[in-house]
Amino acid sequence: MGTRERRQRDFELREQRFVEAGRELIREDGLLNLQMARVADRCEYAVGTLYQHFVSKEDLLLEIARKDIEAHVSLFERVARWSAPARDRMIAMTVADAVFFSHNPEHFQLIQYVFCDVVWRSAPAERRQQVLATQAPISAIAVGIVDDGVAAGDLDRGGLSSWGVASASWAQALGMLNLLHAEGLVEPISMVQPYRLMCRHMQVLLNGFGWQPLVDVSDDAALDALINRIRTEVFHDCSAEI
Amino acid sequence: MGTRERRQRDFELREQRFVEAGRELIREDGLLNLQMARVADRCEYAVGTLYQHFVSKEDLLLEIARKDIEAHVSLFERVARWSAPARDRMIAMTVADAVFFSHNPEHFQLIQYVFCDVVWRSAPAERRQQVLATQAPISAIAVGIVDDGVAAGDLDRGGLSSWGVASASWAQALGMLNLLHAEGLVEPISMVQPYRLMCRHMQVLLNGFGWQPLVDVSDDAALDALINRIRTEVFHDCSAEI
DNA sequence: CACGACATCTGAATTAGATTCAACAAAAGA
DNA sequence: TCTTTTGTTGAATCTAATTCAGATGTCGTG
Repeated sequence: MGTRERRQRDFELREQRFVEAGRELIREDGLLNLQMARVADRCEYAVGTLYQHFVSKEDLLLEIARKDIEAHVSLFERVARWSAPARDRMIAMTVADAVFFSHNPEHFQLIQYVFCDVVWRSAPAERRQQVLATQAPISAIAVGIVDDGVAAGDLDRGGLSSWGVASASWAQALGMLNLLHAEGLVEPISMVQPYRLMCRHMQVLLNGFGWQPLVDVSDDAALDALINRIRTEVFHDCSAEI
Repeated sequence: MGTRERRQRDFELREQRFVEAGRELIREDGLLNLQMARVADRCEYAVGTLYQHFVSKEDLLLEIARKDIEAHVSLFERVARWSAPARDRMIAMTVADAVFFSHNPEHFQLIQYVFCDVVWRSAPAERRQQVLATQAPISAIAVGIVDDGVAAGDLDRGGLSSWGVASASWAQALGMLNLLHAEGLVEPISMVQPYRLMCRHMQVLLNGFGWQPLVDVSDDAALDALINRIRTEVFHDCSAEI
């Protein structure tokens, strides 16, 4: 009597369908114009059914974001598995961001929106917890890379925890993404190859930590070579320019 | 016949009153619960009158944020006027953030919200322009400090524009603020003295740029001494712990 | 001072869209 | 087949932003 199981499976399938439809509608009409009724319509279900899955619009948005984050995390996991010096893997984290965000232009906007205090707090605690759990590997991976650097004798944390070091890199990337996406804050001209600039800044930061071997950040060719190597070795199947 | 002028003055006064009331209500009930009707009520005007000043809720929010930004910018202007080595002024920018955000806990939340694409785009273009104009000095000041560092022979931009260097610092600070305010992303324990950590990270970054004289970032006492000197010399009248 | 023209203010009515829930339908069990 | 349980529906409700027709005030003029 696998009835219960089948039901459960159908339910989950439908949920995925809703999430997918939500994502489509965001792509088509923008996050601003997303309406619960339209999501239900597109899936040929009544609004009430949609509300069986998500207690509110914020709940749905968080779930859409969570799925995106899963994909994002999977890129970081490639980096974690990449056998290369820790310092290079740290740069590869930045390249992962670049690959991910150029693939999903809407994602940043969504992430930015759902992590706003106002929106975040109006989502149910359980979903928030799930999002955080989905995110968790990111900081674990970053901390792991820092630990590897220390273990290899390339990095001296100088009294800081590994998290302290990792947080600086995370902040650097996150902040740059914010600047990039803030329309009008920055003249577009200054931002040719923004993701390349992110990588360069990351090299500067790692140099600042004294992470060996130090890199000549003004050597454009070396940076491009590293980025290309990462794209080939780690993200060969994710087409994306930087 | 200064009637027209008096009218104009009254109008502006009332606008300020609305902005003030909005800010009060956000402090009392949170951004989430801000209602246009309440803002009008508190000022003893009808809703329609409020809409004479602001074409939408987003318009009002942007104006509240803009006022906050003005105050924030004035802190940066103190830094710009401070006669100290450029490198110290760069750290003072971070301290300015610390002073500002510990004074105005709600401010970050508001800024974060209004700069979300979704909200930003639904505000009228003119107000957006005003916000950007109010912000503009921040990047001008940062770029100026970088230029000073270069002029003093302490910094080699290595082929990057001054903006390129300044953007890294801005991103570092902005990213850290984002991490800090993202509830649950980071265990609170790791974040004792978060603004102190921000300053330290900034020193690491500046070291990475080879900004002379290099600083021993593991020297806690030196960092505290610098922060205290900045608080005394630049922000003596802004009480705030870091 | 009275009057009309014009500006400003008012808040009830409108609107948009999220959310609910009473009624209906399908499936399971007896 | 009838009953109960479970799931689905979409019209009705609700909230809060926004509008706008009318009320009120101000000014200049005869």
